[in-house]
Amino acid sequence: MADLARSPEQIGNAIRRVRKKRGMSQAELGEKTGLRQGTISLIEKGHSAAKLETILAVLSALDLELRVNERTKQTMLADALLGYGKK
Amino acid sequence: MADLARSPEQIGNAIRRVRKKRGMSQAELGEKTGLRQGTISLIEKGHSAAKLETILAVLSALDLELRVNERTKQTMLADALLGYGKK
DNA sequence: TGTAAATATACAAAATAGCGTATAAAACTG
DNA sequence: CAGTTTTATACGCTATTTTGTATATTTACA
Repeated sequence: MADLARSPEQIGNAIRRVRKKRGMSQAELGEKTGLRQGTISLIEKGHSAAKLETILAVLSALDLELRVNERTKQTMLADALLGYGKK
Repeated sequence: MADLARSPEQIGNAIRRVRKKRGMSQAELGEKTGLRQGTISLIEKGHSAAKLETILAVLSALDLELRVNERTKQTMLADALLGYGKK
């Protein structure tokens, strides 16, 4: 939870993880959002140029949401401890 | 901080708020991100369903980041108390 | 209030996302 | 390991975003 989303890849990973947790296929998620299965596939793979709107629709269908955070020392420390930013 | 970003408008508002806090003009932010002043304007107004890439570039230039959260009862209660979701 | 800075907007051109349809490739599963 | 489900990918097409350039409009402030 509370995945860092600093790149399309990270967002895609978060989406895929939660979709599976919900036991949903890409086709089902597409149905729910009005997107094609192929589009969901692209997004999960980190399609960099996806439209914001599209991403938000997918997140919403999975009961997810975005938050805008400042990168403070605290959050950066927390990320390090949680292993974010690792290659 | 930690603004909810459920729509392009909300993201735009967060961006504008922080840009001003940083004492930056739209032109300066555009310079930093390789986007036009006019594009920054559109993003902040939430009019454009901008590309994810573009949003991430702007956020990064402002030392902001996104997090993907599940909408739990807790977060929904917190939002209500903080006045999110009001018309 | 007058002027400079900042922001909103316009228009044609260029780039590209998502669609529809379809299929190939991969992952499950009995 | 054959059959099925799921996921990745392709192509032409249309819609829409971003660009470049330019100019209104608004805001700030001396």
